Amino acid sequence: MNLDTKKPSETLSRREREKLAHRQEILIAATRVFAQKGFFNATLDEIAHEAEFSKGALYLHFSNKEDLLYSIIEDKVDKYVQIVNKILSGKKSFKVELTDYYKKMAAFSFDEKDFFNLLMTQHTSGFSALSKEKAKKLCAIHDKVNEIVTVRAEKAKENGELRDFPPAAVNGLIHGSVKNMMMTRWSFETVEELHNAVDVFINMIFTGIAKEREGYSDK
Amino acid sequence: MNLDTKKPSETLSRREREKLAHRQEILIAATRVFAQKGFFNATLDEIAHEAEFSKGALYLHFSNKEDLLYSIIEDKVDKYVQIVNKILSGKKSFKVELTDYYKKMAAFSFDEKDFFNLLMTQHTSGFSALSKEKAKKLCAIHDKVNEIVTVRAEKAKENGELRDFPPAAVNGLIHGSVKNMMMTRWSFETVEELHNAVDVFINMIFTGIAKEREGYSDK
Amino acid sequence: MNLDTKKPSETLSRREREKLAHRQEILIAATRVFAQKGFFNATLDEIAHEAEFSKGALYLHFSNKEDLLYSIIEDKVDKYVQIVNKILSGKKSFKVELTDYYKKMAAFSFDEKDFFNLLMTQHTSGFSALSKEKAKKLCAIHDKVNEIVTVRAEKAKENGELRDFPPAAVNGLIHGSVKNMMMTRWSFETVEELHNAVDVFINMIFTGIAKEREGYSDK
Amino acid sequence: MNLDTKKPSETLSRREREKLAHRQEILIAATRVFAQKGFFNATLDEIAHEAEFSKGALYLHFSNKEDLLYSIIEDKVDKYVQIVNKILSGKKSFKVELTDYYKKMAAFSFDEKDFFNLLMTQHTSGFSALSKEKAKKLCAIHDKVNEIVTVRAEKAKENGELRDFPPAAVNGLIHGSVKNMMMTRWSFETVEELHNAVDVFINMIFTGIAKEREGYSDK
DNA sequence: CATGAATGAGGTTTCATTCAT
DNA sequence: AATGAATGAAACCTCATTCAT
Repeated sequence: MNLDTKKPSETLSRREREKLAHRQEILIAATRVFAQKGFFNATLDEIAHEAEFSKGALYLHFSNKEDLLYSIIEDKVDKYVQIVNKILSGKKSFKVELTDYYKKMAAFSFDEKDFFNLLMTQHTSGFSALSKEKAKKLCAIHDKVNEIVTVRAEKAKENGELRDFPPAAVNGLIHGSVKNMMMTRWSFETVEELHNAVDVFINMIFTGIAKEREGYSDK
Repeated sequence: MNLDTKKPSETLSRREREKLAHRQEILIAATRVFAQKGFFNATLDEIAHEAEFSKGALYLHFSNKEDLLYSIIEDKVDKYVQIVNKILSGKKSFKVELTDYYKKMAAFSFDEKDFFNLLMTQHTSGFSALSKEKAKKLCAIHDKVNEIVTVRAEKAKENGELRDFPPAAVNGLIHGSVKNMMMTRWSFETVEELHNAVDVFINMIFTGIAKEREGYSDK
Repeated sequence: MNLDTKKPSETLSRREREKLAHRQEILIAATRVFAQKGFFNATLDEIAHEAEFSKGALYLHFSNKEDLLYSIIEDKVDKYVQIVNKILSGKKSFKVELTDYYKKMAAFSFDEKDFFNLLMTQHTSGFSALSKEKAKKLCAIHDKVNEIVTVRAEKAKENGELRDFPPAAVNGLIHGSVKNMMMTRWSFETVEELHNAVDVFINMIFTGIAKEREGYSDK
Repeated sequence: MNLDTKKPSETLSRREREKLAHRQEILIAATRVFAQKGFFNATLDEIAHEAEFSKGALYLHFSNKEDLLYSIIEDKVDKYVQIVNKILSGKKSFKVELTDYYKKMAAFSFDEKDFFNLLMTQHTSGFSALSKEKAKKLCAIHDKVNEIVTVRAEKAKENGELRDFPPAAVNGLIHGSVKNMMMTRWSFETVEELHNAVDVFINMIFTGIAKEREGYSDK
């Protein structure tokens, strides 16, 4: 019987484990500084100080300032695509899944403010801090979320849950409002308040804001 | 009888008229460069070259790089607040006025791509390129639009045009989708296509995306 | 009989007279600005504004910034050399003439503060604002005053008015104290107070500061 | 028993010692360049080149050009105030101490020509290169010397060593001549010649330049 | 692995001087 | 003669990146 049952990820030496930990500390510090000052106003001096490492140490983990920003975003965005994918799996009704999606994003926007501020500003500016190649990669990940939502909406339409609206419009409605929610948190102070608001919001977009459902035509 | 009936604004000397024209040329060039490269990646060398003036000439009109950005945005945003104000005057139904609003913004996003890319990226990053004082001023102008929309929506609710939803949510819906529309143009190539899509979109948010208006309760 | 009895200096046309007047206005303005800010911190914009002319106009009278400074100093220093020369003519006793010299300088330091501040600062820094050639010229004028004083002191020694001290020392005593007086005005508020102090001062350097004239030896 | 008896000042690491040494090298280079060209004509390029460092290295030790000038002067002037204070301690006669003072300043003006040229030119122009706050600080140090001399002279008067002359006048005599001596070195080539001249000079101001001590009145 | 002094390219800003009007 | 917009050289300063220790 093999006593060495450790998986590769468990066979990290102390050295390697420490190195990974340091990398994480730097990423967290950099996220905070980037979020507060913006990529261009942030200096490596400040990030190093915040991370309690020397400036030189940053270069042991990241090849340059750009790579630091890229690493911050890539690491997390990947995870979140998976989360979204799981939530919008099609096992429940579209309305329920969409509600879950909004709520997850709401929680996220409270839990990781720094990261989200950073992600939003960088995405809006087209990742102008990054080389074209890296910017494209990140945009691709971002687009993935749009695709997941769109595909799920198509399916809901086929299931008879949704009326027949152009996908760009539906996606624009959802995407725009999620982004808006995450950035402003609709002026709420706590995630619970925001959660409650989500239920109302979902109701709103599903049933419409108009008093009378005039002009409704089920083509 | 005084023959000199010219108003002051008409008595600009050729010198003054030229100076104003040159100021405009610089603003246009700067808008283009800022939009393409972002504020921090743009250099005054490039702006000067684009404007076909020397670098020093920029300082005859603007006190520094920051002032250049601020001037670009302030000039136009002011005008647009007035336009929005006029459109959402309350003389027509909310639905009609909101449609006009979306269409005007759609047209705007096509006519002045450079400016809007710039405005959006800068606003998302909280105008981090500007001093706190100036950033606040611009945010205040921006908030004005939100206020106008919110107030108009309240009125519509009182008129019985809208159901009773929280203002933050309604505003989030409208604001988020307008912003999304202006930035992505919903993947349309021409303003006409976008115009047509707006009608569908308005219908969507007024009557809801759900097939059945289940869960509808007229509190 | 020749009716045109005007001397050359009187035959200036209105044009020429005006030009000279303008030149003087510029010189006065420049003196004030240079004195307040120093040569390097002063800008031609500021001088032009102070003189109520355009920047370009400065170049109608002076070939460049340096020439402006040079003209200011040369014009006046020349006159003052002549005044010193006249005062220390040797017609009266050395003590009386030296007293007159100090008093004239005292009056000067009150009447033309701007100019003297400028002259002193520029001279101390070796006219570092000027080209070597011009700096030499001005230093030569300046040295002229030292020479006049030294020569006059020699004569006084021969006349039996002064004891036998090295000329460099005597000149150092006089020159140093005159300069000090002109720059600090010995903390007096009015020229009259300073005049009175001069009498005491002259008495001091002629009879010595020591209580007992010990160590006196009339070599 | 603690073997580590080193005082903190002795425990500088090699890094720290080198940093201080480099700071000194830069100060020396800057002093030379400033003295030769004047503050405004000197460029950081030139100072960096003279110091054999890069331009950026200057900013590791000094926050800007102004700080460089300020540091040069502050460092030394402080020391010299202490030296003057010690020399004019009142333990010997005023005449002997004043002679020592002049000789020390004479030696100083030969040993540190660069620094003194710099100090004199900058002081005369009211440290116009510095911010008001820093200029005031330096002037305060400078005034301290005047105060020390004046106080010592008062004491000498009370001791019966000096006759009764206004302090401003006595100080003007001493201060003016010391400054003049330090700047011109009375045209001497070596410090020894200047030393000898000081004895004569002291004799001159103590016993007066007049052949006859007429007008002497021991009030 | 960790440090932080040193580098130097590149940016913003200033201002004496010119010149078309 | 007078203007002031335009120029462009040159200055100061920043900071990502390197490298000897």
